[in-house]
Amino acid sequence: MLSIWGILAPMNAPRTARERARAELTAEITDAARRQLADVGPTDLSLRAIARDLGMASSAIYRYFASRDALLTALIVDAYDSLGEAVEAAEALVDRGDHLGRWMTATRAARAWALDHRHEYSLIYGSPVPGYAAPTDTIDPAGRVGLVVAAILADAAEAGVLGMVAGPQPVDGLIEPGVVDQLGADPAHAAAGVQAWTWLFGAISFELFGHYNNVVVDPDEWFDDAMARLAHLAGLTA
Amino acid sequence: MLSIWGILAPMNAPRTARERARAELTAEITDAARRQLADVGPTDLSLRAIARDLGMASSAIYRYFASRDALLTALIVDAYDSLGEAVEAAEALVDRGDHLGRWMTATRAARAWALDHRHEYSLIYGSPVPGYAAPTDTIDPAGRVGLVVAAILADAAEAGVLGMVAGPQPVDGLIEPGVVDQLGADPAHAAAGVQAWTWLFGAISFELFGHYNNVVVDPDEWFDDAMARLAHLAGLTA
DNA sequence: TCTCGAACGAGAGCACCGCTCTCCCTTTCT
DNA sequence: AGAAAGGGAGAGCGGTGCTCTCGTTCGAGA
Repeated sequence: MLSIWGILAPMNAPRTARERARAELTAEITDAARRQLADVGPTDLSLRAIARDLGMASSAIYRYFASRDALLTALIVDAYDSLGEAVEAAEALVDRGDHLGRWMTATRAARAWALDHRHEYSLIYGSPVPGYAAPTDTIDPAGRVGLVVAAILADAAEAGVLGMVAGPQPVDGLIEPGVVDQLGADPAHAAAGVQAWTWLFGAISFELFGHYNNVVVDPDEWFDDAMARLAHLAGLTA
Repeated sequence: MLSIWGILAPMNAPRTARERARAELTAEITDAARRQLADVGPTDLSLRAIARDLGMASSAIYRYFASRDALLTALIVDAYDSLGEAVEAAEALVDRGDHLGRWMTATRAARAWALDHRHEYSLIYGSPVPGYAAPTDTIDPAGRVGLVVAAILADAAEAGVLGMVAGPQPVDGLIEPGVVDQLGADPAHAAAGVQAWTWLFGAISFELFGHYNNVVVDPDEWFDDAMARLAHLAGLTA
């Protein structure tokens, strides 16, 4: 039943001119915001400047976003998606059996994305924006990088190449059961995975926010070295 | 030569009434700022509100701080010192020979301080404030927690109870030589120490900024467990 | 096809912000 | 005592997020 009607007006897509214009303008606003975010940082992001950039009245923006925070939230979701996509795309190119290689590639991709999108990164992994009360919209996209890590660990476990967690074994019940399921591994490896995930973004944040100044010599080398050791911690050796 | 003159006007202290008043007012301003910071977050910290709180004209603040960023920088230094002091004080109470205990106590103190001073924490470990270009004043106080970690590792090394770094050995030259010296250990343990330090604040940030929501069951337990495993990574087992 | 309501853009305006400048008084130094 | 520096208050500038009102335009139902 793929009628011409269906093609001209596909389901779940804007049908009227007004709806199409609305969708386009919404995208244009977020685009302009992202563009502005490239050189000013979340705090200085100005609704009026975005409006000027688009040649419209600042009040008109409020037809599309209830507030500056709402716009920021949209950008946060986009940023999570952009980061997730970058990591997924890079990791997908690696031989499925090379679990350590997949881990290194995924983490390098995350760091590279962060360095290329500093302000977007600090939007999602810096301090939360003032009034922002972690809307549920962000929960899903936030998990994408975690899911990649999960898949790598799960595949390694299935292949039987997941070694013991290094050091004292994590006690059970630390990680939410649902997350453990997603990780497809035992609780100990789930904990190690979350620990690795924490360190990944901790290290990126430290580098981006300047805490490694006068401490780390070569950030590239440091990151790779630490990531390899971290993989070992999680039992990922091949 | 401790003359009455010297007692009335000790060296390096405000001598005139004007200088004393200046020092007091400067402190009052930072106090008011810190008070405001307790419930609004760095971005919303308002110079005018501070002035209102102190019953003075907003323009008068500029006699004491060149700009809002300058005030923020002062708060950053204070926050680093406050955190450093809290960690040092807690760690000092532990038996010097109990290196693992010192590590656990120090890291727990850091987390406790962060939970008690959320906005001050995000001021120093969240995304850098907009125009802020990490003034050199902040370098020294920022290292205090690192120095505590350093001392623990160095003492353990001296006592001969510092085990091997877990997993693949870090390559040399990752960490600035000066920092390695401070850590009083070999480059491998220095790298592991920096890695542990990174994870410490990465985990605190993740908890504070909400990234552990729906992932970690009990943050207290999680923190302790991970910290113990991390100590093992750095070779700290006793 | 016409009509009426919803969507929309523009503009003025409010309260707030950081910051500057000027004016005037007080304190300190010479 | 006089000059110079320090410090407070107030007005004001350009900016912000956000609201409200007022026309216009679009689109769906009669």
